[in-house]
Amino acid sequence: MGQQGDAAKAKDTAAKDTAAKDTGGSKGGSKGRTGAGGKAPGKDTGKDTVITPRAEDYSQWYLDVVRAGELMDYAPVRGCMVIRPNGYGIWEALQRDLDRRFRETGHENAYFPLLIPRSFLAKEAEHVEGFAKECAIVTHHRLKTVERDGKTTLEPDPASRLEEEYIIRPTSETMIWHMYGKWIDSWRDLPLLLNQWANVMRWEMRTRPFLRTAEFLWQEGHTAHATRDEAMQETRLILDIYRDFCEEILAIPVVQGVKTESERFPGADETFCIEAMMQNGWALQSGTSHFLGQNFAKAFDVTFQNKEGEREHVWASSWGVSTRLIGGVVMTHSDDNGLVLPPRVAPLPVVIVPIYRKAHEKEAVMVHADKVAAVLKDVGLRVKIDDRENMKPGAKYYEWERRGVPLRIEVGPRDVKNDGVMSVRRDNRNKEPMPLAGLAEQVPALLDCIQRDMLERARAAREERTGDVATLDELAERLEASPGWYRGGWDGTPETEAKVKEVTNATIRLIPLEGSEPDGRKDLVSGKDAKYTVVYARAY
RNA sequence: CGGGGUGUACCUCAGUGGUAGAGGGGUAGCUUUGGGAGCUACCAGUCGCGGGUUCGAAUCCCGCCACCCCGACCA
Repeated sequence: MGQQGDAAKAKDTAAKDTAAKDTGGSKGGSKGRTGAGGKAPGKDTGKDTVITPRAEDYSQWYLDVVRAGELMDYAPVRGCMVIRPNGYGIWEALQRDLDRRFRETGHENAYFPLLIPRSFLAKEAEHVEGFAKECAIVTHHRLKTVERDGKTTLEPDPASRLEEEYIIRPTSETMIWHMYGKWIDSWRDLPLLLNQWANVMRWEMRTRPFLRTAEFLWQEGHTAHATRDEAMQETRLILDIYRDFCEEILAIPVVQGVKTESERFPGADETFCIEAMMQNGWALQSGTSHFLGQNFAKAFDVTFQNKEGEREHVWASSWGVSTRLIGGVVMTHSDDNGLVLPPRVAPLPVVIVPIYRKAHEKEAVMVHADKVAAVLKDVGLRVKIDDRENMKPGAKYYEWERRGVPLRIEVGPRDVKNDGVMSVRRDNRNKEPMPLAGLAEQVPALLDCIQRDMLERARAAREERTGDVATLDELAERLEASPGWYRGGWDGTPETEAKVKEVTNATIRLIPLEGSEPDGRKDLVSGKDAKYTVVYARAY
């Protein structure tokens, strides 16, 4: 009941699980462990969630890891989650770094309203098509209490019905282009390079923590330019920023490419993307950068006067990454013991666990631990000493592992005597002693090493699951035997693209920026000469 | 929207018509502390909601609701 909360109780009736009964009989407790099978996970502290091994059930593993790592909890609102401090800390770290990159390339932050007049969304034909089905709508601005069956409830006050409803933004192009129309008049007003950090809402049919939630956090950049080339350059610049960011900060290797028309953002002329491979071989679209052409400028009639005194429609880009990246981090690096975070986005990169038996040991150990913490804080690291009295060290190890802390430092009587510490890496569990004297250099170096190793490990895992196929049958077989990314020929028609999807459930993830030459390949379906080499894979 | 499931304590669940349970958790105390500590006591539930059947319903019947998982659609 964690998540059904009050809404459920509001009214109605009830009874027994009719539906459950009808279909019943089927394997009662076959799974027999937490959450598997179909029991709705509720709120828990994360302290006692059993983590299903990846090999047993990958998507259950993912759900277990995000909860055991205390990244999120289910909210009492359909498809929505609470991002807990350990998860929000990742978002903040990621935000800090990306924001710096945006500023360094000339962008500024701004904020636009959550609510968008309904008519705005209708102005760009493809855009409406793309988003209309998943919008939440605000229809009233006031509630009133009413008596119903002897109970007092709240209902929208009919008198407060809005003349024009508002849409809760699924993305802000329309609002932003409305405003750009007011701000852009001359070539001197261009380029206009804005970004906003915001929440958006898309009423998705099926949600998954971080990967797809009804409400999510993201940044959306919206730029306006005088020429096509400039707008395209901007689109590509951002794509490079996204790639570098994912690889350097999240330790997620990505491939850059272009989406096919069927996967293109509604309203874009071209959608560029970065795709990452998760440990189960599926692809995760991790960021998109759209070349919008003049579509929104035309829909909102945004023109400028060029140096020759003529009026032209402006050229545009938009781009974004979301809290989905957190799901990508989890699925790329974590293991059967729980979360594994790259040091650069870990809310807590280092935890110190003191170990002692007697009172006099405790005193010496705590003094030592404080010394260690001071050294690390001095070099700019966030550190925590886990001085909880009621837990034994083993229990603390267990907990910090599940929370993904990259480096654990153990400090016990032996370490006091040796004037050193024991360090234990989360990513590979390597344990090594370190002298106190060298900590200021060794710990940051070790964290960098972990960061690099995680990226390389992820890259190696991706390469291992990447291959080439020549026919549809071969693709289907290979995907069945070993889910992954398969390069193959595509003749460029929507028909063969759709056929592949129908047969294999895999889609064209992208036409890679590098290596999309047909190279003599044939289309998997039609057998005609390929126009491109593309990457086929199952995707989230 | 199709298919499959689940709603009982903070969590995971057991409970086929007769006093509401277990394990974990939390609180307090004592003993512990180099990989999930032990003992004692305590805390904790309108059994998702509304009806019905019955002397009696968590349990049987009817009607709902919510959530989770798998698809289709999307970041």
